[in-house]
Amino acid sequence: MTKCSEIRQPLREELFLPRVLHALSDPVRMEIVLKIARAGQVACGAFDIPMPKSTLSHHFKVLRESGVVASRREGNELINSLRLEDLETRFPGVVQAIIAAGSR
Amino acid sequence: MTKCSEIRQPLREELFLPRVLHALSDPVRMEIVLKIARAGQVACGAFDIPMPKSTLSHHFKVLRESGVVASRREGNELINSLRLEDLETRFPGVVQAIIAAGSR
DNA sequence: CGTCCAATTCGAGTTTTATCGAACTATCTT
DNA sequence: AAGATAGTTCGATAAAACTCGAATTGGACG
Repeated sequence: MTKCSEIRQPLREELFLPRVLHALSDPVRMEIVLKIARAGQVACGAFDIPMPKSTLSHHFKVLRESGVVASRREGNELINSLRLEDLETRFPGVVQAIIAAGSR
Repeated sequence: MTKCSEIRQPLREELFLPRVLHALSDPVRMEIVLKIARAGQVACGAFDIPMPKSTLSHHFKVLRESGVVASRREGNELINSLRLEDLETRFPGVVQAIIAAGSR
């Protein structure tokens, strides 16, 4: 039965700037975020980062719990996207500027 | 005579975005940065943060080493300022947006 | 059902970070 | 030179974070 996953992600009002910045302060996670930003939607498995899946999963967890990334199940993979609307509403310009700077 | 201090601070080209974000990901340091942003120049002693001086000093060190803050000696106190020019040059909009969001 | 596939969870090991008090350095003042 | 003030450095401790392999969950499909 498709029980909708309990991927806990903070509500928009719960977003906390230091937590978001911490999530983005790791180079691996920054790379993940940049790839999602470029592609729009990326499954967890689509990152060719030389690293065990458990470690990658940890980084996705941090990104999710900080509210940077939203993940939804589709078949048997997780599709990740950036929560740009929520982030821009709460912290206008911050994530956009970071992505732009990181992409240079 | 004011001997030029040996406070090591990274050159503009050495600024590293994840390091900057990490520096800003601590609530205490964020508070420090916001106060400097408001006042322009603030001595280390001017922060009424209920915390030992050694701990505060640690946070200033992190801010300095990440390149967020510049400190110069003036008499027997250290005056702190934000390295906005360098930061904006390397990471346009990032720190500005963070300060604006943090000030809300 | 059994198997494959995607991703998470668990447990452990290592590293980094935050915090604090005590001792120290540098500068100014008298 | 002595004392006061502003910050830093040191050493220790505790909490948090990153990494990894092994075991596990959830869904798709024959």
